[in-house]
Amino acid sequence: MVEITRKQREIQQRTQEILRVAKPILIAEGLQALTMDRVASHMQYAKGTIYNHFPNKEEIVLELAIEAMKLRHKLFDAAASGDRPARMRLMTIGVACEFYTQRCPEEFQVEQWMRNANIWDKSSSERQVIIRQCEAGCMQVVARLVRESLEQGDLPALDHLSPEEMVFGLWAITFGSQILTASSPSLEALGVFDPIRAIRIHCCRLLNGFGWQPILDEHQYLNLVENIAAEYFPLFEQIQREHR
Amino acid sequence: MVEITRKQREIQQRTQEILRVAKPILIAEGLQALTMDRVASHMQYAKGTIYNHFPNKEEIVLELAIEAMKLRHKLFDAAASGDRPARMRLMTIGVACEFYTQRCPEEFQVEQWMRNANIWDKSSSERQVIIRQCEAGCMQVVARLVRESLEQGDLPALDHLSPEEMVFGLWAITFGSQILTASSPSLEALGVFDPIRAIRIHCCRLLNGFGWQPILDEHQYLNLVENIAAEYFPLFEQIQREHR
Amino acid sequence: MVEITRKQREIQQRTQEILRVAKPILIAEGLQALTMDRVASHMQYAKGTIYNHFPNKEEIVLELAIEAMKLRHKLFDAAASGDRPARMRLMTIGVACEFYTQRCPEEFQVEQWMRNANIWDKSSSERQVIIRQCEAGCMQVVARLVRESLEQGDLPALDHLSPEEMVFGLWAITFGSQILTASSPSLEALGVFDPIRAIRIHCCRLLNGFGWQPILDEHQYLNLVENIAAEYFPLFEQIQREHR
Amino acid sequence: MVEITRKQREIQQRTQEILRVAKPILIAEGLQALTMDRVASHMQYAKGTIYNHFPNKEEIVLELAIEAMKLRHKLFDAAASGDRPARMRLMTIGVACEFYTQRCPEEFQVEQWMRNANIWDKSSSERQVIIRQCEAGCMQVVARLVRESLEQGDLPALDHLSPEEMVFGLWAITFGSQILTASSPSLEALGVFDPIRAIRIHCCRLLNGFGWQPILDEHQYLNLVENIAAEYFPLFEQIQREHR
DNA sequence: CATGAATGAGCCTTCATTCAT
DNA sequence: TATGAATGAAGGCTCATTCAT
Repeated sequence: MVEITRKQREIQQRTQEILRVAKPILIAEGLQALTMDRVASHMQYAKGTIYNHFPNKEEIVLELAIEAMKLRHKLFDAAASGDRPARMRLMTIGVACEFYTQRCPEEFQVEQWMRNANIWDKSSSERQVIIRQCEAGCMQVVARLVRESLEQGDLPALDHLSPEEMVFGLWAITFGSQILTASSPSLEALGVFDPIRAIRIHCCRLLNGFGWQPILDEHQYLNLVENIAAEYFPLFEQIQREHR
Repeated sequence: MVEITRKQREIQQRTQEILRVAKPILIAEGLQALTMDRVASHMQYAKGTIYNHFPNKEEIVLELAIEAMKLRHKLFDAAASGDRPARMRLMTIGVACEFYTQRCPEEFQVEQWMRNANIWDKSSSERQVIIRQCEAGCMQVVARLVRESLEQGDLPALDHLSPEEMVFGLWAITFGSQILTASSPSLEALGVFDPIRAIRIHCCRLLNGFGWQPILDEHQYLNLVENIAAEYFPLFEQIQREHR
Repeated sequence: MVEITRKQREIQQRTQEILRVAKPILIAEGLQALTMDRVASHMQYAKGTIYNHFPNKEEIVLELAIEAMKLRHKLFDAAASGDRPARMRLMTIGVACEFYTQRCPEEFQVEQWMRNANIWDKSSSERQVIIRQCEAGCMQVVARLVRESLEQGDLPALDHLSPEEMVFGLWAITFGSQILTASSPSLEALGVFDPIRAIRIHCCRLLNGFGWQPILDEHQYLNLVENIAAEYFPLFEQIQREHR
Repeated sequence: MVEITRKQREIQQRTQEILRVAKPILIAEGLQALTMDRVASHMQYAKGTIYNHFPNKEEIVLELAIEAMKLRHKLFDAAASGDRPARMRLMTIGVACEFYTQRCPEEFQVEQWMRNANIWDKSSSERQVIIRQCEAGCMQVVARLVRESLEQGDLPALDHLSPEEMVFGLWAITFGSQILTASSPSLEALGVFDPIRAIRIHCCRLLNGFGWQPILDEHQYLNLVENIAAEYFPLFEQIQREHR
């Protein structure tokens, strides 16, 4: 029993080491550069051994994505906790998204790689299920806030929209802005000078547009976001550190 | 003179044929599957000939993207024209985005591939410049509407936001939702049943949140969008047909 | 008649232009880099036109070599002329060799390329014959000096050696040292600090060894070579300039 | 331990096999014909396997050159040994050079290829260092004889020449004559009927010119060389055989 | 289980030469 | 005669995956 447990631990450690080696390669040079040969050459084990842990390199990417999404989930949970009004907690989740993109750029990028069709095609359905669960988990953290606000009357009834569809809009604007920022080489040349502040303002206007109480004007909102960031970034940093 | 013109036309036709062959491969199987060998084997010309037209496959992708963005630009121009209130025309652009994503899925996907870092790295700067010009062109079509509304008082002054940053938010939510729809295999499992309608509603709420006149309630808005779609889709289809 | 002559002149000019373009490519980047495409792109004519002048690129190299060897021949002729003792004139030819290697490095390198088996295989026998004639011409300039010295008693009879074989030794030591200097990256590391002076000394010793009058000690010889160089380099430079 | 040793031996054997296959291709058809594809097709292994042994074909050539130069070194060592007068031993090295060129024509030719700039450019510096060491080793065998003769008074002091520069002259005349013989298709047409004997005589005259004792006249010298050849060729042949 | 050599299809690219215009 | 697009064989190299040890 003890013997087996030790072996299992060793296996897990090796798996972790593979991920640790693969991540910077993926981040810095992309999927094409992520080669089993290269991963093996950066560690004490041989290529064949890696195949004992992951049947192909796509699964490595997916596993990295799972870890990334778990971190995102933890940040969302922390942001959504507490007794503050739901809209405040929602704003905190927005701050968590900003934290994730800015301070966990590797995890953020790994999430993008995960969306690559090739990876999705070649990987096993087990890990795909886990990914979807993570995604659903994050979705539910936010959707619960929407539901809570609806029940408490902070948010007027949504006629044609499920709470998840309400979240979808927020997800889309956050996610879309981050992709555009990452992949449009010269937003500034297009006239977009501060995309982060711009998206904050849009979120404020959007929630106001839904009549989500408390209604905040732009100025109040931006200040509030700054305060939340100042308060929660240390907590997020701790979560990031604990996440290996 | 005539002689030269004929030759040039032939060359252009061949270039078009290469693009015509490359597009479905890229769409259906991705960048990795887009091989000079495969392109050549699908046409009557040899691999070397393709290299006389495009120095590498990345340039093919970029050229496809240029064509795609030109189509988008034409749709935007058509949507932004006319004497209707700016907000109506803006909604028409939203409808054009929907048309583009739904009815020109290949062009839409090509635009995504274009954002791939590898392609950007390996291609010539001439084509990159053209891409950026197209992007800026589309941006300006919408930004002009924002400016017009600000001048005419339909849209209250934006304190901390340039018109382009205003557009950026709309771009982000539209683009983000389309990416998520394309790459999240089971939005439905997450509780998002009608992402298109959801984004329509969010856009409505967002514009309302900005106080953009005429303020519309969800119901009115959805009806209006349907009407615009019914009216403009035929025009868009014609533009699409003319775009070769 | 006039018409034909004009055309012929044009053709010759084009041939010269091809050579002019090809030479620096061959020199700087080697045989592999010498491409018909590259040659064509550096001039106003198309690839096909070049094929009207040279059936393949090897012939271009051979033609360049012919020009190079003609220059060498001219230098040898100039060096071997005059009323001075044969051994002085022979030394002048040695100085001409030094001039050729140092001041006509391109021609010297072209001669090396010519010795490449591939080129020899692919080129026409007409040009090969010309090359051999040039080679024989240079050989004869020197061999005549040997014969003259033998007749005049400056050089004791060579029992087992034809005059050409006598020249062969000088050719070998000169040529060999130049090849070694060009291709041994670090003669200095091997203890060879001044290969040129070293070969001068060897030639002196060799001629002395043959009893070629006037016998010179090293010091005299080196001074004499310096004087000859000072006197003849201007003449050689003029020949070089006139050689197009 | 045994396990590892066996595997290593197998790998070495395969490396040797690659070299064995590559050598005749290089010899018979030149560098351009030496293709990884061709090497692979001549053996039981796949192209990829060859790349596991040599990162590119240039390294194969360099490795062949290393082997060739090691053989040359061994011959030189054998030729320089014994109690005979230094000048005799130097003559024996000359005979070793003749043996090498005549009886090891492949090794000799490989050494020429090694001097090709392309190969030098693309290969790893580790192998380049080894080459240089071999070169320096051969140089030193001869330079030691020069130093010994200077010390013992057989060879008068060299005023302006280091011992290595003395060797350089011999190297140049030997090497140069061999290159010319190999690359000038018709020495005979030039009047050079017996280049080997010619170079022997030049070496004799050259050493005499330096006053290297014992001074030998041509006739004696040629006889002596014949005797040395008769005596040492069997030894050289044995060394050649042992050199795999 | 770990190893890592072997595989071999496949990729991108080059280029000497041809030939229709 | 000039042109230059087309050709297509060939080259160098990569890498995911297998499998005997």
